[in-house]
Amino acid sequence: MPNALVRKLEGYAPLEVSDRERLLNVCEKTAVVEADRYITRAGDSPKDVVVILEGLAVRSKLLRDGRRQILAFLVAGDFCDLHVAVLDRMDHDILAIMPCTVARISRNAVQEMTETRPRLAKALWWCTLVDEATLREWLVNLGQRDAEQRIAHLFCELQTRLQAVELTTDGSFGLPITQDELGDAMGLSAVHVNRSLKALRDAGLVSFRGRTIHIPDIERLQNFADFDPSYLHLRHGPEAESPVPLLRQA
Amino acid sequence: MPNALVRKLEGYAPLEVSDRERLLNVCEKTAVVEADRYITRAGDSPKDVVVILEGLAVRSKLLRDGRRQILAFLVAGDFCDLHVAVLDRMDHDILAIMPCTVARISRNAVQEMTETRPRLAKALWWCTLVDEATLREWLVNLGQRDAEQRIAHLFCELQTRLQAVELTTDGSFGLPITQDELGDAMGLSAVHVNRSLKALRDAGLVSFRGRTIHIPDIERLQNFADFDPSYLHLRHGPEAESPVPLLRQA
DNA sequence: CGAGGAATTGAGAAACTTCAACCGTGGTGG
DNA sequence: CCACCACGGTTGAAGTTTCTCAATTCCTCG
Repeated sequence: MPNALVRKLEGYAPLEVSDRERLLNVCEKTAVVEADRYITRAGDSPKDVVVILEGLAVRSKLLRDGRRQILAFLVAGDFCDLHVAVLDRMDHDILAIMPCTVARISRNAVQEMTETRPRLAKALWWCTLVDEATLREWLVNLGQRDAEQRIAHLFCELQTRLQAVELTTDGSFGLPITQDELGDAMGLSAVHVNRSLKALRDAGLVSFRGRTIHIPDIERLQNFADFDPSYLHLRHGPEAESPVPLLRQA
Repeated sequence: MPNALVRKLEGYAPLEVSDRERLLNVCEKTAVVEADRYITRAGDSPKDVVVILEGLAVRSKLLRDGRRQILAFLVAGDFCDLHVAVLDRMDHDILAIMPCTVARISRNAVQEMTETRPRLAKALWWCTLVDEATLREWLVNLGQRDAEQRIAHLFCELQTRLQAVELTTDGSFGLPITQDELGDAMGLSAVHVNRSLKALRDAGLVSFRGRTIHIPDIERLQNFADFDPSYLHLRHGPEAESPVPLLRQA
């Protein structure tokens, strides 16, 4: 199975064969983190850069009173902390939601790659900037959209990102999270998440089989959620780069 | 008047004299952007990197239905788009809220600075990462806090950031924005912003004189808002007892 | 089969929005 | 110099969204 990181980076720009080999080489030594284990904690000063090769993790921040906000879902191919090389310490946690296969890349290796391989350097920059753009889009999501649109938007994002690393089949992908976790990501209570999911289901916008999500008509869901994939800056438009029609219905 | 960018970067790590001179040099050619004018538009591929030297601007994203989310307030010393060098085009707008003095630094100059001046390079990285950390904190803010805490948290952040560039006097700083704009930043309606401000005022947590904000007891407000300045990664704790050479006026 | 976690549902309360009216102020033109 | 206008702030009232609490069902796993 080809490496998710390679697939992701090639979704941004073509790599040279030697770049690809270097990446595979650097991802060779892997480890597995069990579900519900922290990959990194706030306050850590991680020595290595961690990449998720398989599984699902979240970036999250805990408040003093115990509430938490999930800031991002990390899927295969995603870096946990590419940046923190520069800052002193992590200001948030990385938590495995399901068992994750991760590779730890030493900072030296990262530095060597970025200094000697301009394409790779650019691709890594891309990752950082897409992470930031995604954060902005989440802010729009929490600030401006109601619960149903919010969740729909997340599903659109995940569908697009997982498709980029070839982890979707048809309009389906696995998302083994609880409604509680979904609530922590969307700034909603679990109960309200539940009701909103029901509404989305009843509207025929999404369906669930076990813990996999099926989107019967992606364009319709994107339209409902006002989802515009351009913030993910993928090279191949996910598919429909047609100008999307306006607004949503009830 | 010493350059806000220099002050800000020195809030992260000490610079060498020649670094400071280079920065001042590169900020020499300034321009003024009037209030309510865009500095950059979504879709642009700006050639230069823009720094705000004076004034107030916002990073914002417009939805198709006309609503908008303000993603960040940009104050003196802040970069508008340090990053976008790498990506193809802006995915959001930068809008001057009050008249802004800006410097446009060519990408070449940025590149030259980062390649030949490690301290400067690190300081610029720092800016990018703090921007990202701030975005994360905003996400927590919108996702987890109610209106009053949310606004209080923003005031704490601005107080801290403005203090870092010596733009506060006592617990006061100017913030010439409308309640409507504040609502767009906080994901709230202008009416609710108004009521929340009233509540904060009645609680004695903040007061307003014209368009300047006064925080009588910063620690109390921080406590109310659950504000922890560490995400801003300032070198000296925001509390001002550090040995900073004080050189400034109004 | 039983236990525990997760999903679902109902009901009442709280937070927030919308609409609409009104106030205050600063700027402009007569 | 004043009348008026426009815009932003303020307030009330009613409606909607979301939350909390609590009970119940469903599912998975041991």
